[in-house]
Amino acid sequence: MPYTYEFPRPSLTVDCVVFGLDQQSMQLQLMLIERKLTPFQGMWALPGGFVRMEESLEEAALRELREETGIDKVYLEQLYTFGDVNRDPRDRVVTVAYYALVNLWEHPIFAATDASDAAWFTVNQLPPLAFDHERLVQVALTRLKGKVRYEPIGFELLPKKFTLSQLQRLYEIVLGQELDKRNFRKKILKMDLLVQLDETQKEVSHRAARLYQFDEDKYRQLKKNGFNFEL
Amino acid sequence: MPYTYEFPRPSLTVDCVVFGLDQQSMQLQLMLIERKLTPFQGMWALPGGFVRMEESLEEAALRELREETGIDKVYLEQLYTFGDVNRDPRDRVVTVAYYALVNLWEHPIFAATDASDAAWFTVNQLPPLAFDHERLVQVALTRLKGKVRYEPIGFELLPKKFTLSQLQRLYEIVLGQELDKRNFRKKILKMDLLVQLDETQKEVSHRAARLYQFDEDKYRQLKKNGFNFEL
DNA sequence: CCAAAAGTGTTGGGACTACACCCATGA
DNA sequence: TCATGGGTGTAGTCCCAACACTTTTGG
Repeated sequence: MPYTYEFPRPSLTVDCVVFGLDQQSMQLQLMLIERKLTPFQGMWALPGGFVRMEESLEEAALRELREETGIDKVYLEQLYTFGDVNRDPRDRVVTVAYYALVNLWEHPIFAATDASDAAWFTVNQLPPLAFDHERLVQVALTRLKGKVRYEPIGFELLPKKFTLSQLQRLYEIVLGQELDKRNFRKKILKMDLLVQLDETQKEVSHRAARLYQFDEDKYRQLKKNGFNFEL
Repeated sequence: MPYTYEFPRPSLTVDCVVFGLDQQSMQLQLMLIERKLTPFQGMWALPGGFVRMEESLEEAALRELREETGIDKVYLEQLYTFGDVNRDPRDRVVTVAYYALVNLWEHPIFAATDASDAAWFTVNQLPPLAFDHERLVQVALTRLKGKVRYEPIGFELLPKKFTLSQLQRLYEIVLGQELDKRNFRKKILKMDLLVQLDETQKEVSHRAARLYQFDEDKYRQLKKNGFNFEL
């Protein structure tokens, strides 16, 4: 082994910024874990942990998510790698951050998990966080805002069948601005990526809305031919 | 030190995908280093190396660039972190990739550097690369193509004073499509981010073009007020 | 019948595309 | 005077923003 491989090595972790959308309040939620160990014992932190030698970074992120929150099949994407020298007070720790989008309708809050120390928080009412995790959350929010406009990832936060109003509210929340109902509908329907279902909403005390589904196959097809999703 | 900090640690490196624009051919160029050590001895690779305990990731990338290529003040941005288990045949090595944009007019090829094993290659005539560096280059190209449309980073590849034709050719090269001269000029000038200088091109055997400069301050100003650069 | 959200079209203005010719300069 | 790129305007089309009322349903 040449000399170069013998440099001292920083620790390597993954952290996950997990977003969900609350059905009642239609507010963005963030999954946090209460720390049991020092440093920052008792504080809230992002789910995450050390990368093992035999797993890729993405595998590590998925494993930590499963172990710490019970969350299993979600949209997961690498966000950014944070490596400032003093981000951990005790040792040099570099963390590869991922962000995940969870459908809270089909994975209800506190789904089968033994992690009783995991909880959802509204993103603009977060407790103080351990390490530089507030920064990771900020970066993730910025990325989400940017990406949601030109990739159809918003659907990951909704149930498979959703109403146009739900979709619109999602965009309003993530982008932080109101949208015109008629223009929104025209634009999104013209893309021809939503299939209208023969079902309607149930158990609402007003006119029931039509349900739609996102057509992923069609999107992949169109994308290949140079189509760009853009809201 | 708790148990968790004692996990075995992957090695951590940074690699830099350095793009430049050749003045003559107006072609995208990539900076490569010939490897002196195993593995992949004698092959070409991206400049990069191990992250030291006392430097941040970005500092490591800048240091490696300086040491291996003599390149100093450049646009540098984190690209992606590659951590597949077997990307290095001998050990687990995770690399944080950065990409850099270099102004080849003011940093001419082979500027003051002792790295005689560094060279520029045209991006679509690259030699076989060590490790998974071909993949890193692909990812960087995709990112550059995407980013150049909605952030004014293309200017990093040009001299401070440039002609509109140079700017247009740059976009044509990066985006891989021809653009209409009149429409391009209208659009870019309407943004009001270029200041027209009282100078013209020199030493050309045809009508000399006006020179322009990108107004960074104005861009920052406009961006704060919600303006979006978009070509 | 009331409350609450669903659903639906038109119009004016601005932006984008496509397109062709004259100009200035140096060789 | 020729070759080379520099520089300019218009017309048609499409997209976008702004805007208000009727419909359906359950309570």
